[in-house]
This record gives sequence, structure tokens and C-alpha cells, in this order.
Amino acid sequence: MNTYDFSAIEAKWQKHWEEHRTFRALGPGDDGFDPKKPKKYVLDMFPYPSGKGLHVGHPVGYIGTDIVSRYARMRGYNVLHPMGFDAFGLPAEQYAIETGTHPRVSTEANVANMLRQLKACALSYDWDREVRTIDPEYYKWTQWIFLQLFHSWFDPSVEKARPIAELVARLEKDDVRLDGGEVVSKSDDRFASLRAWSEFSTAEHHAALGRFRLAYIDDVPVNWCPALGTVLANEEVTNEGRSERGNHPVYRRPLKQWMLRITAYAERLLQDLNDVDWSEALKLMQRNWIGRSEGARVRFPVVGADREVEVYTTRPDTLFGATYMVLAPEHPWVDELTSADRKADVDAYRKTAAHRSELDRQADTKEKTGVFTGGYATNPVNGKQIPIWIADYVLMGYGTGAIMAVPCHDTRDFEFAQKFGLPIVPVVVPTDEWLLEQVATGAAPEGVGSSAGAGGGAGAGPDALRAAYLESPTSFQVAFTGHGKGIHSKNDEVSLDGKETPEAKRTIVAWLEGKGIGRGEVQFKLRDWLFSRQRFWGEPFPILHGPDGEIRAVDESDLPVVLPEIEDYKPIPNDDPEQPPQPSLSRAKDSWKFVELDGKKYVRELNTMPQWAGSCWYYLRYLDPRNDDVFVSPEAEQYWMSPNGVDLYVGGAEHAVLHLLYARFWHKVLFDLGHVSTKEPFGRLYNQGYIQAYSYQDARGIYVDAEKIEEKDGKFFYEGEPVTRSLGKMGKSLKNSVTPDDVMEQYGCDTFRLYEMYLGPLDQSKTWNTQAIVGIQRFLQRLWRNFVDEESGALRVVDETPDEEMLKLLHKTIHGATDDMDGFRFNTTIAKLIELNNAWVGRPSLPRVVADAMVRMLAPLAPHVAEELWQRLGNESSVSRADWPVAEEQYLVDDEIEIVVQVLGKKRGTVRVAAGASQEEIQSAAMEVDTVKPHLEGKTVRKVIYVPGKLLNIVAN
RNA sequence: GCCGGAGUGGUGGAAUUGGUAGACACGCCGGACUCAAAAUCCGGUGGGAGUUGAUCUCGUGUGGGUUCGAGUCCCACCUCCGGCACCA
Repeated sequence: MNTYDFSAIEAKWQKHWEEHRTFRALGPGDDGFDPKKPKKYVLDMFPYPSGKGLHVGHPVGYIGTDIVSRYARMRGYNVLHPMGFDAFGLPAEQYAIETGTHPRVSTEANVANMLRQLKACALSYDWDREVRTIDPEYYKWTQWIFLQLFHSWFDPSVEKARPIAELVARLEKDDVRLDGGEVVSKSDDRFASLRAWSEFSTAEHHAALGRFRLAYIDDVPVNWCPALGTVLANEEVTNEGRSERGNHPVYRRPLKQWMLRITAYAERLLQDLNDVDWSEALKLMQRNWIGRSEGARVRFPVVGADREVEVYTTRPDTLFGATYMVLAPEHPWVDELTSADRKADVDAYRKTAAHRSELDRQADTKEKTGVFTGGYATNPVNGKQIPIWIADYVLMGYGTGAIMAVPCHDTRDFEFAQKFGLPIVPVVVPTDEWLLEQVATGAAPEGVGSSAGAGGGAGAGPDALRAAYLESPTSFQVAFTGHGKGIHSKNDEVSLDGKETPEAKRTIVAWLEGKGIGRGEVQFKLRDWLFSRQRFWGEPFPILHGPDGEIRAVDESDLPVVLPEIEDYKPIPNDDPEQPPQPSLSRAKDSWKFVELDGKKYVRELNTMPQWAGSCWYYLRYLDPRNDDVFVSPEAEQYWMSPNGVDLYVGGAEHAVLHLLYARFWHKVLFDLGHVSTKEPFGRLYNQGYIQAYSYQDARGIYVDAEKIEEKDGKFFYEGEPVTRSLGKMGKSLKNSVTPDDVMEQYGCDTFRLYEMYLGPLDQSKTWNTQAIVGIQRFLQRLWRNFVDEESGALRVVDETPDEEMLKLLHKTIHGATDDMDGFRFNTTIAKLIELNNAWVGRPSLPRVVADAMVRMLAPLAPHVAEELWQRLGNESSVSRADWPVAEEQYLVDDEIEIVVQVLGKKRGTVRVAAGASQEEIQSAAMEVDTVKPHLEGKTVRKVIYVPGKLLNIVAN
């Protein structure tokens, strides 16, 4: 083997690593584990093994984390770098249905294929720690964690989860009583009027506790798709209100579903984002999703009824401008508030609203609709009677499902009021900037304030504009929604006039609280997490339903509840949307479905968990994957997770919200209950960019095979016909997929890995171009020829010291490469190695000191060729456990340096000076440079700026 | 509409805190080797001016600004990508 034979080398070393279990991660309790070494937990996002296999875009992140892991090992860390498969879920089940195979069979085939592809990439995972969510040994603990949620409640007084048994004990002692979802202590005025726990029936006990448990059953509006026989996530529903798969109608209707009380953690999920090292963009996405807003709840008494409608507003300072109210069509009090003569209209409106899907409703944001109920409420700040409407621009799911409408200072209310002729009263004075901007955009009425009309160039003055606005706000075509000073906002007890918005808010909230008609409140957009599906391919719930409304957890000792075998795992479709869903598990045998315990007959919960469940905690199972007694041992958990959780978590930005929010939520519950030692799971998170590829469409718009495109003069042709080019994700449908299998067959794994990294920075989207890969291939071949004589196969490495210049290059390369590796800039690391290698091309031999360092630096990036050369250099152990080279300071400094000479900021020449030269010396030398001199002639030097070691700028004029 | 991110040669990209714009690579051009081709090696390669050369000049999406000096900072705008979207 004299030439660079990548297939032989790669096969040899992959076999070697597997046989020697080179990348086994030793942890607490393992023989040979060294607890004195620092640890690094490097994690890839849990992949879903799809039937399509990987394309070259998928491994980018995996190669990146692999390089980080290999580098960390060489820097003396104990590295945990595991991989596994998130294999439950709809796509696998749908694929299984289409192909008529059992989901387990198709899933396992997909896993096997993906495993093969991953292993071909030489990723240094500890495969002994592989987990799969579909294994009962794994989902036993998913079920166990679900039970932790079920058995816990969020105690707002300490802002953490506690065992619900503690609450029950206090209820049984009658220390506390329940007011809906609130725990009321003896000292509270309400206590005496509330029923004691002992007066509750069994069913009431369960219902009452359900309002506290972190996992609970509730009637919630969901996307119900009768044809598919399941509820769907919002992402699975198209804009037309149909299912993405199969294009079946989807209905919005309330259904009894399992929910997880993630909203209890909203504040902590938001706050703790400050303590994690994630990109600001990603944190912002989570913050927006959680959607915290500060405002007030205010109660409006209904005229002629002993009722108060409660609204939530973020602008309590505009209360005096509330000229009508709007309830969501689904609001429970609509019937009661509707007058007899309005009933027909109201019913009709509610019916149409109910038939529109949520997305439908959100789609047309232009035209507001609504009807008057005939009812009136009293504005509590000024006693005015205002009409109550219903409209679908108010959502039942946010706030109280009712709003006070302030048309002058809210865009939606403004549009609605204009359409239905409701009064619009200004209560906040717009700022001058805003007023002038309205003139610029043409929203202000024409001619206002322009003293002499056109020609004079005199624009509308702010004073005139303000007067015009306050006189007639509708003459401006938009609402003023910003902050400003209050106006027309006072009653006998309180005045907001002249107060800036923040102060006005504080003033009115204090007044409302004093009067007992409202209070300040924080709201979140975040909703509780709908956690059940009616499909087969998921984790069964460890829950039994008793005959008297009892909801009983399966004993921990009886876990796992194994997914039963059923004859037909297809979903149970139903054309009638009014029929409740039939979970696939309802087809299980009675022996599975029914359980007798303590003389009672229970029915198993027949829903399954959604796909997110297994991926919410897999990073914990990797720490101790074969433990049958606990989900993770405290020793393993503390060693690998403390102090900041996963040290590096890499994945695509598509999981920015859902997975990362769900996993953080579970982790916090486990933290509160004492099962894990950190409050956040992922201390540092890094989003890798996507790999995009060009796709080509012919005249008909049909995608054509990207591999067969020919380019001529910047135009593209397929079989002679012109085609159009566009950039997009790689995929079969765009006919632009390139598989790692093909690339590796032609160029080898090392070239593939290097090229994927060389394409650009890890966090950026990059465009795949198979053509340019030869550059990397040539690099490895040149490298090989620097080490090995292709004629004889002899090593060209000699024990001699390179000259000073080459030593400097070597150590500067080590210095720079180390820096680049630390910053995940693998593209520039590779560029530096190429430069170092190029410097030796054409020389008769390669000094050992250079060869040694070069191989070490190459090891994390191109592990096979590095191992091979390492061995040829006479080493016996794996280069993957060798030390990363260290740059020697003495070679990083030059005796003589080149200083750039600028005149007035423009480069005019350079001077070579001794490294220690003073500014004066450099300056006088610089003035004499031939190319500099002419630029100084006849000018006076005003100032000289010297950037040490780099540049001298002479300011002369 | 709102919120993020990004625009640098023919191409992917480099320039870490404001300090030589274009490292490295692809492609292209020229040369060496060869009967020839491939591979390899050597040289060139942002635009314009300059007979060659030194050199000059323009140049990091557009237009302004700050600065001795701007790809980098500030303001306005354009384009592309991503997220959210009646959230009161």
C-alpha cells in the first residue's frame, strides 16, 4: 500500500476501533475510570430514523460534535458522546401503514440503515450507550417520569413542584381547602365558605386533584381529524384546515385529553434562559413563545345582571377609552348576556365561528367580523354603559376570553370600531414623532397644519397635528398604540391626565386594587401541553381508570406497561366528526385493556404519548443506559451533568421551541423532585446550519435530476433544454439529494468529513457542491505523499530539526489551529493545516517534529488517515488518545516584523523593523520609504497613529 | 405586519477587539512532465489605468454619517433566509 488508499485505510481503522472499543466512555463505577479528569458531555439532537436515509446535510452537526469530542479527548477530558434513536411517532406509523408492515419492523429497518450510515462517518460515539425510545427498557422510564408528573403539583408559594401526597395530607387534616385551582389556607377569609376535603366524593377528589397535578385530563379544543382517527398537532394541519397527511378535514372541537401543566413553569422557563449559553436568536424565539406580558385583570359589571365580565389588558392606562367589550364566541356567558332580539344573530355567528378552524380564523386578518349581543356592561372607571359584542378576533384561549376594546389605541379594536361605527375616544396623547410619521406615510389627514399649503415646504406642525388628532382620531387612518401622556382620563378619585403611560398604568392598577375591581397580573402565551394521541405507535400511559371516576397510576413496580400486540394497528377512522375518537389501543385484547386490582375493575388508558415524550429525557438515560433500578444513578448524573448540564448540545434550529421547551420543563420537574442536580439540562446549545443544494426545474416546473445539469455561460441545461435554478433544502422531491454513501464511496470518509467542515462555519447554512470536494481529496493525497514515498512505500519522515522559518510556521499553525478548534471554526483549522502541508510539498523529507504535530492536529478531523500515519510513525496506541500539540511561545514571535505604513489611512508601503523597535525608529524609517515619501511632500505631519506590531498611520496635509 | 440573522471576486468562504480586504479551496488561464491523456508539479487570477515595471485608482447590497483609519460602529433603505402572526 504505497499510494493513498482510503478504502483500505478506512476499513482497517473502523474495524480496529470497533474491536478495541476505542471510544467507550468510562463513567463512575467503571473499571479504569479516572474521576480526576474534567468531563465534557457532547450531545447531538436525538435523530428520528426516517425511511429515506441520510443525505449529506444530515451529518454536518454529527461530524462537528465528533470533532469536538475527539479534540476534547486529546485535551484530557473524559468525554461522553452518545447516540440513539427517537423512534416512536406518526411518520413511522404512517409509513408502516402505507407499506403494510408492523411499525416495529419498519422502524428497526430504518434504525439499522441509519446506524450503518452513521458508523460509516466514523463518529466516535460510545455505541454501548445507544438507546431507543421504543424499547420497553427505555420507555419504562418515560412512563416513570410521567408518573412523577402525575404525582406532583406546582406549589406557587415556593414556585416548585412537590409531591401531591403532601397536598392531600394537608387537605385530609383540613389545614387547607380548595377554591378551584387554588389552595386556601385557614387564615384566608374564604376558608370557612369552602367545602372540607372529607365532604368530597371519590370522583370529586380526582377531579379536584386534577386541577393541580402536572399531568391531568382536561376538555380542551384540539385538531380532531376523524379520517385519521387522531388529534393532530398544529404543525400537522394545513392552512386550509386539512390534515397534512391525506388531506382530510380537521375539526376544532373539545376533547378529553391528557395535558401537562407546563404553564406553571412559564416564569422559570423564561428566567432561566438568562443562565444558559445559547444564541440570542434562539433564546428570543423561546421568550416569544412563552410570551410574557404584564397587565391587569379588570371586572366590568354587566348591566341588569349579577355578573361581572373579567377582561385582561396590558394597557390598563387606557381604561377610560374603553367604549365597548368583546367576548370570544365560545365564551361561556354569551347565552346569558344575549338579549332575546339578538339571539338569532348571535347563534348564527357562533355557529359559523365554530366551524372555522383556528388557522382559518387567523388567516384572514383583514376583515373583522362580529355581532352585538344586546347586553351592556359598565366601565368601572367612569360608569359609562358600553355594548358587549362577540367577535372571533378575541380568542378564548388567551387571557379571560374577553377584552375591553379601546379602539383609539389598539389596531384591532380600531378596525372593528370603524367597521361597526362604535365610538373612538382618545385617552393617550400621541408623541410628536408619531404624528409626523403619519404625515410621512400619508395616514394623517391632508392639509392639517400646513400653514400655507403646498410650495412653501412647510410640513404639518406637531401642534396642529396633535389638535387635529384629539379632535378627530379617525381622520388619521391608524390607531396610536404607543406610549404617551394620558388625557380625558379622570374620575372623582383618580386622574391619569398628563401622566406618562408607565406611571398611568401603576396609578390605575393601584386604584383598581384599592377598589377591589381589578389587579395587576402577568399573562403568558404559552399553553399547557396536549400530551395524548389516539395512535398506536407511542408509549402507553401508565394509568388505569376506575369505575367511580378514579384515575389510578400503575404501580412503579409494574412498569413498563408494554405496548400490546394488536391485529390491526391502523387508526380507526370515522366520517362523523361528532363521534369521539377511538384510540387504536381500543383494539387490544381485553386481557390487556382490563385490569382487576383491589376488587375493582379498571380500564387501561388507551391513548398513547406524543412523539416528544421520549426525547424529553434521553440525554439523562445516556448517562447510565442499562440501569434497571433507576432512570439514572445519582453518581452518573452528578458526574456528567454538574454543574451546567450538557456541555455542548448541537442540533438544527427547527427544534428551537418545542423539543427544547418540553425537555427543559421535564428537567425542571425532575430537579424540583430531587432526581437531577441541575436546573437546566443544556448549558450550551449550538445550532448548526443547514446544507442547501441547488435544484432545477424545467419549463413545466417539474424538478429534474440535479446531477445531470450542464452549465453554459451562466445558464443551466438539462438534456439540452434550459432549466431554472433555485436553492433549497436537500430532498428527494427536489431531485437534488446527495447521499453520504455515494460521496464516501468515491472520495472516502476522511475527505467527506473534511469537506463538510471546510464548506463554511458550522452555524451557517451552506450550499453543497460536489465538484469542489476534489480540493480536499488533493490535500489528503499531498499529505500522504509528504509522509510516504509512493514508489517505495518508505516513510519520508526523518529525525532532523527543521529550519527556523519552518519551525515558526509549525508553531503558528498549532497556535492558530488550537484557537480555531476552541471556537468550532473547523473550516479555518483545515485551511491552516493545508497551508502547513503545502509548505512541505516538493521538499526531500519531512522532519519528525512536524509530522508528529501534523498527524495529531489532523486526528479529530480526518481520523483514519491520521491513525494510519500515526502508526507508520511508529506509535502503538491510538492517536485518538494522544495529546493535542502545544505551541512553543518562542516560535510565535518574529525577530523582524513588517509594519504597514499608511498616509491618511491609505496603505503606501511597508517597512521591516526589528521586533523591539520603538515608534520613533519606525516612524523615521517609514518616512524614508520610497513609496511613502511622495505622499508626504509639501505636507505637515499632524499626527501619527501607531498600532504596535502592525501599522503606522501618518496624518499629514 | 412584527421580531431575529445574513448580503465580501466567476464560486464556497477568510479577515477573532475598528488597523495590509479577498487566507484556504473550487473554477479558469498559462507552463512543465507525457507519443497522448489522466494524475502530479510550477506560475497567474477582484475591476480599471499604466508598453513592461514600480505604481495609481475604484472596490465588501445601496445611500449617508462617525473616525487618522470602516467589511467591522451609527442612521436610512434594498434583497434573501428563518421565526411569530388578531396574544388584548
